[in-house]
Amino acid sequence: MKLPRSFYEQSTVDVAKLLLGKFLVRKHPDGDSVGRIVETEAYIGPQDLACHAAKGRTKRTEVMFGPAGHAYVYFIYGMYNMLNLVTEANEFPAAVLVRAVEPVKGMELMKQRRRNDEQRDLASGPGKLCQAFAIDRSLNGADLCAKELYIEDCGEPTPKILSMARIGVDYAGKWKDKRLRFVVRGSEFVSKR
DNA sequence: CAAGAGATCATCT
DNA sequence: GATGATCTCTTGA
Repeated sequence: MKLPRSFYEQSTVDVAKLLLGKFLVRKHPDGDSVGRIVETEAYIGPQDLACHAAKGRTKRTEVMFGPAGHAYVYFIYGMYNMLNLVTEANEFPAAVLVRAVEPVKGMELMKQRRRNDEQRDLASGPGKLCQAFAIDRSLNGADLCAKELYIEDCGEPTPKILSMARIGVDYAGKWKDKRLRFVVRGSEFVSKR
């Protein structure tokens, strides 16, 4: 069953945790891709110095200020896209970064796009994931309650969760050490293995 | 195996 | 003009 908008309207930390064990579905003319989410990070509002919205409302962060249940996709380091799911109330800028999935379906296509045959390296990181799933800025603002990109609940109970500090946010002062990164305990498919 | 650098460009100052 | 919610490859022990 496809997750409804109300799922994304919960607190960002709850959404980040509840996403673990859910399935990311990407419909594409070349074929569909599905992955089981094993790693997420929460970025919570204007106070969170690691959150892009802490720098204010701009053209880039606009989507985060909008209603929950939309994709926030941005381009970084000159070559990578990052996939986020907008959470919480309209006008409150928050999102969950989807950092890694366990490939479930469409592996051949992922291997092609990634130019890598290692199952574990197909989507074990936010940049790799977007490459494997052909996610780029054309999906920025996409409605997760529509057809091309959404999350599916297959009835799997939420797995055992490990929480730790977020990656790559050393500049975020007191926010850099907050344990807002969540991974499925024991998964082979998380980043920074 | 760990550490470091280079790639490469949209966004904001 | 600087920098970043990363990845890959090279280097050296």
